[in-house]
Amino acid sequence: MLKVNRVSTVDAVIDAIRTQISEGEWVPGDRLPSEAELTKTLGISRASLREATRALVHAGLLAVRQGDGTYVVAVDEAAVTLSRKITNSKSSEVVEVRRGLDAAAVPLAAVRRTEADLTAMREALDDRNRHAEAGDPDGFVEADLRFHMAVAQASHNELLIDFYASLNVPFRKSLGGAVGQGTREHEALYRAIERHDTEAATELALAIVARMEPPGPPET
Amino acid sequence: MLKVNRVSTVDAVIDAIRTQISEGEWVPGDRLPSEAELTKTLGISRASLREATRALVHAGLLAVRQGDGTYVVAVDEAAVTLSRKITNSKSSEVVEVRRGLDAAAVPLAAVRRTEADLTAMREALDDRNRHAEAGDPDGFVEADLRFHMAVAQASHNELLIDFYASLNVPFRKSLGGAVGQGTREHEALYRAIERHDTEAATELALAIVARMEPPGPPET
DNA sequence: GATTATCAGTCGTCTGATGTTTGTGGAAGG
DNA sequence: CCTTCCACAAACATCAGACGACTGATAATC
Repeated sequence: MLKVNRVSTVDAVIDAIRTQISEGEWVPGDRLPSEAELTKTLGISRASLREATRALVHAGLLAVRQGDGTYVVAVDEAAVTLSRKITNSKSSEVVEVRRGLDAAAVPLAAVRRTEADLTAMREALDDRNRHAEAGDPDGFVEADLRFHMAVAQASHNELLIDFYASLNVPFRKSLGGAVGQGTREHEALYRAIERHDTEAATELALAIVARMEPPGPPET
Repeated sequence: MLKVNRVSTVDAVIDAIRTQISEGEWVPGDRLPSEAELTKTLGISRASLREATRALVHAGLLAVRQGDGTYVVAVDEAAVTLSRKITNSKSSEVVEVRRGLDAAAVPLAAVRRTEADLTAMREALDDRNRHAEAGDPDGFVEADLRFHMAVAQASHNELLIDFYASLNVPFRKSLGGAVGQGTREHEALYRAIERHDTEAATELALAIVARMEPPGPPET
C-alpha cells in the first residue's frame, strides 16, 4: 500500500524559508521578498505565507517591520532559544554551569586536540598576553574568551561546543576588568593540553574557573 | 516622549495562550476551545488566532489535528527545543556533557543541599537498592536517574537543573542493564553531600560517571 | 453483525478589502 | 544650496467570509 505523504502548505513554506536560510541563500540582515512577491512565486495565499513567517518570527529566525519588510536575523533556531533562556538566567548560575562544561571539555581536549586546535589556542593566548601588557581590558576579555572557546572546540563534542558557545555572551558580562590575571595558569593549561596531560589540565581548568566566582553561598 | 508599547494582536494572543499553559490552566493533553470559540472570546479574527497557534505549534507547545482540535503537548518551549537538539546528538556526546554537569552540580549540592533535598536523594537511593536486589533493570535505572536528578536539584541552580533534565531522557537510552553496580559509591556520595564534604563528593561523582563510558577515544 | 452513508464539528486554505506604518522623493521656504 | 514638511507608494496587520478536507460518531443498509 502506497503511503500518500501529504504535507500542509504552511509547513512546506516554513521548510522552504528555513532551508533558504540554513543553506546560506539568505543571510542575517537580508530582506525577504515582499509578501505579495512570495505568494506569487510560491503559489500560495497570503494567509498561509503569513502563518509560516509568523512561526519563524516566533522562533527568532525572522523579524518583521511593518511598512518596511521581513528580515533574516538568525540562522539556528536552537541557538536562539538557548541564548534566550540563558540570558534570562542569573549570571551566577551561568558561571557555575560554565565551570561544569569546562571541567568536561578540558580532559576531552587533552585527549583529542589536533594541531589546528593547538594553533587556535596559541593564537588566542598570544593575543591575551599582548592585550594584558597593553592594559586593554576589552581586547583582553575578548582574547580570553577566544582561548577558552578554542579549548572547548578541541573537545570535538558538538553538543558541548554549542552549549559552551551559548554561555559565552552572557558570561562576558560577568567578567570584571581583571586584566592580565591568571596568565601563568593559562599557559600551564595550554602546555598540559599540548602534551596530552589529562590530569594536570583538569586540575588547572578547575583552578582557573574557581577564581572567577565567590565561593558558592548556601543561598536559601 | 512616552513610549507606547504597542503589542501586535497576534503577539498578545500568543502570550495569552502561553500564559494559560505556563500557569497550568491548560495542561498537556488538554484540548483548546475551537477556533470559532476562541476568536469570539478573544475578540479577534480567525486569521490572527491561526497565526498565533501556528507559532506555538512550531515551538512545540501545541499540536493541531485537522477535523479534531488543538491540543497542548508541552509546557516549556526552551525544553522542547533543547531536547530536540539533544536527541539529535550522539549519545557519547550526551554522556560527556552530562559528566560535566555532574561535576558542577555535586559540589554545589554539597554546599546548598536542604533537608528536603536529602530526603529526595535518600528515597531514590532506597528505591535503587530495592530494585537492585530484586534484579529489576527498569526500576533500577529509573531510580538511579531519579537519584542523580535529585542531586542536580540540590545544586539549586535553575539553569543547570534544566540542562540536566533535558539530558536525562536521551541519557537513559545509553544506560546498559548493569543492575546493582556502584551501590557503594552512590551511598558514599550521598553521605558526602549530607555532611557538606565538597571534595569527597566531587571525587565520587567523577568516579561514578567515569565508569559509564569507555575511555574517550581520540576520534578524528 | 459488519459495512457503508451521512452529518456535525473542526481545522486548512483562499480571496478581497481596509487599516497602519515606514521610507522616500519632491515641493516649499530659507 | 540646504533644510523642513508633506503626500504617496510600498509593505505589513487585521478582518470577514467562503469553501474544502478531515475526524469521529451515528444512522442506514445489506
